[in-house]
This record gives sequence, C-alpha cells and structure tokens, in this order.
Amino acid sequence: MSIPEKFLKPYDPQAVESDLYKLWQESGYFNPDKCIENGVCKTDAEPFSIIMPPPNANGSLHAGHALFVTLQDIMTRFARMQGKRTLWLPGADHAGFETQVVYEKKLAKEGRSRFQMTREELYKEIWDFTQENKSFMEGQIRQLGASCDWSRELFTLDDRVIKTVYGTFEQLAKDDLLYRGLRSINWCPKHQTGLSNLEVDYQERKDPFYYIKYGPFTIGTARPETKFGDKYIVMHPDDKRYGEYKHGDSVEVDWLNGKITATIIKDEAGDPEIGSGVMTITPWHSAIDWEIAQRHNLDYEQIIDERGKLLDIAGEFAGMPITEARPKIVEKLDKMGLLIKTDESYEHSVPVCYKCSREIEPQLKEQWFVKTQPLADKAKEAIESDKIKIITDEQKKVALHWLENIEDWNISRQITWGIPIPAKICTECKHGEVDIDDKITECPKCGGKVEQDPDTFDTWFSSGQWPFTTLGYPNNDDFKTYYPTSIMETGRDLVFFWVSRMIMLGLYRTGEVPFKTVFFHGMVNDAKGKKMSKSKGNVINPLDISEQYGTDALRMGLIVGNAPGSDLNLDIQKINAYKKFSNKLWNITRFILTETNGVDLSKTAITTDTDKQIIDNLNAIVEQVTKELNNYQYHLAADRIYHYAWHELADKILEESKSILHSSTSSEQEVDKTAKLSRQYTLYTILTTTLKLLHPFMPFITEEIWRSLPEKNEEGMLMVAKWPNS
RNA sequence: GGGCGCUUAGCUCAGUUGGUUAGAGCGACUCGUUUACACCGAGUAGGCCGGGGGUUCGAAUCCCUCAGCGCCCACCA
Repeated sequence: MSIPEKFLKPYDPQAVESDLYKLWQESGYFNPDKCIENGVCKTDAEPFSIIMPPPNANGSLHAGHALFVTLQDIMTRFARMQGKRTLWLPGADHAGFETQVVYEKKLAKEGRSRFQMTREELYKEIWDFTQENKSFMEGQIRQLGASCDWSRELFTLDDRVIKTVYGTFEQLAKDDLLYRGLRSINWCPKHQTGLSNLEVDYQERKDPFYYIKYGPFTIGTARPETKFGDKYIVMHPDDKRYGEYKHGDSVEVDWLNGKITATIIKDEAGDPEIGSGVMTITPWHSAIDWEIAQRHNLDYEQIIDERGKLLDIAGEFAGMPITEARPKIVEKLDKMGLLIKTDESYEHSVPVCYKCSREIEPQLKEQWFVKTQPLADKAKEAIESDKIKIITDEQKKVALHWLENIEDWNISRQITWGIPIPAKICTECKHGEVDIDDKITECPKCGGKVEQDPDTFDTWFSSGQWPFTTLGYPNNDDFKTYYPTSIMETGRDLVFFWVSRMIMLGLYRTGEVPFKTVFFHGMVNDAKGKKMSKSKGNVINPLDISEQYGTDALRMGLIVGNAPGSDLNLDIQKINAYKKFSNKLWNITRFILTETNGVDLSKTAITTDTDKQIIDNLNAIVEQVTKELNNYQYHLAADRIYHYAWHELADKILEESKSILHSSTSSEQEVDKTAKLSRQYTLYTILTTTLKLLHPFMPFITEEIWRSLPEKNEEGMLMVAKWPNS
C-alpha cells in the first residue's frame, strides 16, 4: 500500500475544484431536505437559514460578491457540520433602475435609445439580458464554492415574488400607510425618472452666484433660470429689517417678463443670516420652496420641463437647455439693470444622479409614497431590544440614527424594467387607486376614465420583502421552518437601502423580524485602499484570482484580518500567502499519510503524556475556533487555524515526530513501538480535526484531502462530517 | 450643519468585557537544500500602539482634550 500519487506533486486547485463542486451538488446536501432524508441532520434539529442577497443580474461578480459568498458559505458550512437544519437560499436581482441604466449604456453603444422603443420591446430585451447574466453569475457563485440550495433559487421577478409584493402594497393602502400625492421629487433629466433621496449624490461645485434686484429687495441665486415665475417673497417673521412689510402685502416688481405683483410671505424658513435674509421661491423646482408654498397655500408653476429645457414662461428662452439659457438670462438681467453683482467664488454642493452625475432637477410629480414613520418606529424597537442583533455596534448606531430621521418613501419609478405598480390613474382628476386584480374601469372619485399606472416599483420596495417572499409567506413550509432567518449577511453600504427596509417591511407584513442577526461586511478596496472602479483600472476580478491561486486561497485572503464592518484592502500578495498555505496542508497530509501508511487507525490509542498534551492543545484550539465562529469572529478563527496548522502542527509537532517515528537505533524496541503508534494516532487525529475546522474556510482542499484518507472513522463527505466538539 | 469611525513594525492590517516579554501577511537581513514541503526551514532587525492629560496596582484597550485622515446623512437663497 502506498499513499495517493497526487500528494507527490504540489496541490493544483484547478484540477480538483470543479469536480468537487459537482460532487457536493450531486450529493444533494446543499438542500436541507436531502440532509434529513439521509440522516445528516434531524427533522427537529435547530434550523439555520440565510437568504443570499441576490446579486444584480446585470454583470459579472466583483470582489464584494466574493466576500459575501465566502462569509455566508462559512456560516452555512459551519452550521451544517454542527448538524443544524441548514438552508442557504440563493437568488438573483432584476435590480430595476441599476439594470436599466446598464442596458441603456449598452443601447447607446449600439446607437439606440430606449426612447425609440416600445415598453414591451425594451422589457423583453432586458429580460433576455438578465437571464443570460443570471446563469453566467450562477456559475461564478459555484466557482467560489457556495454551498447554497440551488433548487430553491428565486429571481426577483418570479410570479411568487410579485404576488407577495402586490399583497403588501394592497395591505399598506388598507392600513392608510400608502398615499399618492403631488410632491417634490428628485428628477434625473437623463434617465427620465424620479429617484429616492438615497439615490442622490452631492458634488462640490464652484459656480457664479448672482445678486439680483427684486423690487425693493436683493435676492441671491445660483440658478437664475428658475426665477421666471417667482412671485412670492419670503422672509423670517422676526427679521426686524423688514418689519414694515406684513404677511400678504403686495409689492410691485420689474421682473424678467415685465411688471409683476409679488406677495410678501413671512415664514420661519427664511434665514436672516443668509444674504439679505430675503428669498423668492420656485415651488415646482425646489423641495423646500414647495413646503413653504404648501404651508401658505401658494400657487406654483413649472418652469423647466422633464428634459431640462425651459418652458414657455421663459419667453424668448423657451426651449433652451439650462446651461445654454443661464448666461443669456444673466445678460438680460444685467441689461435691465437688475443684476447687482456676481460672486464668482461661490462654492456649494449640487444634487446629482448617483448613476450619471447629471444634475438633479426637482420636479413636482404625482407619486406613490409609503408612510415610513410607523414602520420605522417598530424597526427601531426591534433593534433596540436586540430582537435583531446588528454587528457591529457602529452599524447599529447608524441604522438607528437613520430610522429616527426617516422621511416618507417614494416608491414610484418612471422606468420600464421593474414590477408594474398595480394601480389605476384617473385621466381627469389624477386620482390613483390600488387595483391588484385589474378590475377598476372608472375613477372611484370622479367617475372619469382610468388608465394603468405606467410606473414601476422602486426595486428596494420589492427586495425589501425578500426574506419572506423567498420562503413563501405565509403558508409555505419553508416559511414556517426557516423564518425568521438566522442571519442577514450583507454589505455596509446597504444598511439604509435594503436592511432597514427589510426590517420595516418584514415586521409589517409578517409581524416578525425577518432575521435575528445582521452581519455587515465592509467594502473591498484595492491593495492601496482605493475603491475599485473600472475607470481607475484597479478592479480585481475574483474569478481570475480563484483560477490563479485557488478559490480557497482567495477565500482566506478575504477573511483573515478582515474585522466585521471594516473595509478590506485586497492584496494579491496576501492571497499568494494562502496559496502557499494550501500547499503546506498538502504536504502535511503527505507526511502524515506516509508515516501512518498501513497502520490500522480505526481505534485511537493515544498513550504517551506528550501526545495527550498535544491532543489537549488541539481540543483547546477547537474550543476557541468554535467560540469565535459562534461570535462571528471569522477573521480570528481563520487566522487561528492557519497559525495552528503551520506553526504548531507543521513546524513543531511534525518535526518532533521525526525522531519518534524513525528511532531505529534504539534498544528499547517495545517502548518505542508504543510511542510510535501513539504518535501515529495523534498525527492522524490532528489531521482530521484540522480539516474539519478548516473546511468552512477552505472547502475545496479540505474535501480533496478528506476523500484521500484511508480511515476516517466516519463515512461520507467532509461537508457533512460532524463538527469536532458538537 | 449632524452622525460614525480611523491613527499599532517599512507597507497593508489584526488585537473580543484593561492583565505577564504587543501579533499576522508582505518586505528587509543572516544562515540552511539530511528522507513532508524552496509554494521550504532556522534565526535577526524593526513599534515611547498619533500628541497631551486623567482613571487604575496595571492602559494599545476606559475617560477628557488636541492634531491629522476617512466614511455616512442632511442641506445651502
């Protein structure tokens, strides 16, 4: 008998990984039902569930995906080996606006535009596009070793998902937590849709700032093009400089289109500290101005259209885009003697679309809004009472702070790619009515004609319901078994977009928290700590690394030293270190297999004090690693096993073993034989135990070694072997 | 404007309720290729744990303060 030949060569991940994945998948053990069927876990075993954050089906996986797959796979494999009823449910996200933006870029490259296509054509094309990406992405997730249950995979546009989302929409309407109303929304003139506050970025800019004579007042603005319709002058009620003016007084003003009558409005929003303390308002194109107008029941008028061009009210400037019109308007103001001065060094931050960086133009639109405060209060309570435990404490504070300052949520999007909003809109009075079953034929308010709401839901409205839609709320057995899920593992950047919404909507719809724990990982940056981006050219493709260094090395490189919640600098040299570690394990195995070759290892016979001590140490490691895994300290556990395997097992124990195993010169043959046998058992025990500890982190090489062992004291795959101290 | 962090070896970072000579990877230097592995081994150098103050028998760890860096949220007439 001799040891397998493969150990005579360095470890070659590429030669084994895909076969191993196939083996796992064919075993069926990714599916907890199969585990029960085959006695790997019991029906009444403690359930453990993770819903995978569905990756966007509009591209390939990046380093952040590799991190979350690794973390969740560690959690899943650990739970499975502990005999828990373990489900990791995968999915893919249609990612509404995100995907439509990606697809529009693709169209632009081909010289096409969505505005030249019918909704149906566009929808069909994007559907095909996502399905193609989805299957490509699934292959990549497999390559990373994910032990998720593919038989339960869902797409965010599957019928079951849509049905549940519609149910929630209807319920919100019944509970008076939904309304449709004219509001100031963030409008992107390029993408032709409204965006939530979270989808707006701010950019620091330096622009000219104009001081303009407005009747007896001086007003300041960086945006003279919005001023055509301004006919209200707002000032703070306590501003003594303007004590002579009373609320509602009229003032004659020479303005852009001739003489107008403006009205004085006293409102707390007027800040005496800024400029002259006087401002005019443009309710249609400013959220703050709109609020003031609402408070005093003022008129409002649209000045700029959805494409960012001036309307007829702008007189000779009508039809011009803002950038072109602005200097010409300033010129006119100057000619009219209204321009007092220009400040060229005005620095301010302007709202821009987070996708295209085009300036956001606030517009008044009828949209569907969710009243979030009541939902947020319950979410807050769940977090504060630790019904949902958030890791880390810092992220917990961030989440609570946001929930305390939450605003109503605009869930309407003027895009094609998404779940249609099931509602009818009256063509006459603009009233909107929820209509899940497509039954309404006339406006319930005015009897007018109705048409289908052309808008779709904000993606986060549907993905905010993902934990219970995936599990089949309310009647599916999976829902009953696995909800609330054990842990939600996702990126720190999704705390507001997704996690907070899942907590709110989960509590609202099911009455229970959607998950008991939230684990936030940080962002994956390049080796120098810079954010990866295509334009910087510093993007590291995890799949390339996986092929070059082995998936196990990639996984270790992503985990070790990466404390929860903190960003990670992905250094290729670090991954190389774990590639070497893979090979080290390989050679440890080779040594131990060689030294125990032909020995019956079915019963342990550890007799010497030294060996008992070694086993005690090993058990201490097992305890510590288990504790760290239970405390979500994956970065410490991985490092501990690494350190033990290399610097304890290989450097010390193996070296010392050489003299025990090869003491041929001694006259004390009997004693030596016992000691030798004891050491052989010891080494073999350490090897099998270490493989188990390491399996969640480095599943491929450990499984590959495991299946080459002659004697395991337990049958089957390492993936479903019993965790050492469970 | 509000909130949250970070500052530890040349570089990138760990360090879990305060406890003996502060750790890892990479890098540097010296030595070593005798039968697990050169994708290796043995060893060395390198840190007033950002500055200052305080609590304590004891502080990288807790408190205050200063400096530098970063992230998030809100917003600007």
